[in-house]
Amino acid sequence: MLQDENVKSPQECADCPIRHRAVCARCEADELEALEQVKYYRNFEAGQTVIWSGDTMDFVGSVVSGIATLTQTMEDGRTQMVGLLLPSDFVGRPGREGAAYDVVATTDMVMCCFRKKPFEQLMEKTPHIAQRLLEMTLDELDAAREWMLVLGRKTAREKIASLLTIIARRDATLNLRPAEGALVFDLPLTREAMADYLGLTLETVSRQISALKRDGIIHLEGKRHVTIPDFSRLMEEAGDDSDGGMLA
Amino acid sequence: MLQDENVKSPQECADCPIRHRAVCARCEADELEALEQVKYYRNFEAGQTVIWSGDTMDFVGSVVSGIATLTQTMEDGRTQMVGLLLPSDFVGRPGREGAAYDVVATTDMVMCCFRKKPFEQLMEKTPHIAQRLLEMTLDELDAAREWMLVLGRKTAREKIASLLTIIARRDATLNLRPAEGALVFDLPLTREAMADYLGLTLETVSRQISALKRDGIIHLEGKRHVTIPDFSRLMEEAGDDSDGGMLA
DNA sequence: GGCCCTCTTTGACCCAGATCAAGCGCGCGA
DNA sequence: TCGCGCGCTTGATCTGGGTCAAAGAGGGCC
Repeated sequence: MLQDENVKSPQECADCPIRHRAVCARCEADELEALEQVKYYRNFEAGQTVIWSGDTMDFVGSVVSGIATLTQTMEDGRTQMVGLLLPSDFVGRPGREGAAYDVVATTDMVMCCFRKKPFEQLMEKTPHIAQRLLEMTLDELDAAREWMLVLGRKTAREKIASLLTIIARRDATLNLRPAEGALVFDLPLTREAMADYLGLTLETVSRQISALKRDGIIHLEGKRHVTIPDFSRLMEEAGDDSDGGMLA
Repeated sequence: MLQDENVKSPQECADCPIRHRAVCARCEADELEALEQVKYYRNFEAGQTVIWSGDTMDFVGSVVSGIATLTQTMEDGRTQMVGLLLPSDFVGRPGREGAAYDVVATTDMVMCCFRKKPFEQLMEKTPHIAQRLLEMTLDELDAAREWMLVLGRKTAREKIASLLTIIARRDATLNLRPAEGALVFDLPLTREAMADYLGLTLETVSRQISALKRDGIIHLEGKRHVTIPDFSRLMEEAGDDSDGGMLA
């Protein structure tokens, strides 16, 4: 397995692409200064494991670019993805020793890491960090609960449509485009990873994607490049409330 | 439908049964004082709805006694429970207008409510509250993610065993008994509510409970009174990691 | 250019859990 | 005391998605 390389920051916080969305979003200049003291960047390659569940973590941090997944595995190998980490998402839990889940980079990824101890101390003194972290955690809790509905009650077709909906929305927000009408994006996940997210098998994922394609809900170029001609039709397929579908 | 009655506090915070576990757990005497200014108690009867999803909430609060559920419903009626609120659990989200889920009391229940606006202001000034809320939210996020594994990957039998495990543990902590060896408790949920939690039908819940009974994993007196002769056997059935199974 | 490896698609068949349908039993109100 | 209703159990049957199997489709490396 390749060793990741700790590289010096290629940039200042000031022109960081996730400056206004990550844990540091509310920080003032002096608070950022303090964070910079304990921060460093790490690069991961697609497929590389960031942390194994149970390992002790000596850092927390934010995804700067790329995508990672949070997964849980049972002894017999059944696995369930419990989170999808996109740029600005936070990794790790202040106040906890070990990692609770496996974190794996699914694309090349850059993380902005903070040494855990000093970060925790900083949090005590800097309400702006704790406030933002609370806000982000509440959002993640909402996302997790929405996902519980998907896992518990939706059909395979609805599950796929729900996942596409989420990826399309996140992609749109990231690129500051409205999530409506026609959308184009690349799937950041393999069929197997989608299956792990959705509580399905990869065969079922493949079949349902083919079905959605056949029905004209989506178009595919290659395996990964998706075009959604009509986003509201996709949302109907997802069984979501048929409102405007605005994002948080 | 019966109207709930707003009653004056039957007790001081000082001798509140959830004093050391709720949002107020870390508060000093003077901070408690401030909280008391904006707090009031509400009683709910079994079956009564606390809030409907989408309703505007003018309060947040803690469950003092009794049990409530958090559920999400699709237009066609499919419902998924996304949270089980036991004593000391927090209801509502600071900074959000409307409720995101239906909250229903499944037993008679007492809530300690805080008027939302003043509570939010208090949170700004009182890091102890925000800190504790962050901690509780992180715990809930962990619980939600553990539940995602249950919903996505476990069999019906494992799901039932998992639910019993959780209820038994929570009951044990609440009553300050260790979760090991033989355990006795009452199910706080109907078969239908269990089905909604587990992403199953009530028939399947009933059948699997009968099966666990037949196999001697559990004993039943009446429909609700459960005895677990050997907790570790139940945990095996749940497919959980077979460690000591300590609680958070 | 050819080979191999990983990701994906598609087909055939099977089974866990859903659905449909009876019936039981306990508690409550008349 | 009766009977009604709700929560629960159990049986019979159906089906969506899992399992097993085979083969296409890139893409990178020699």
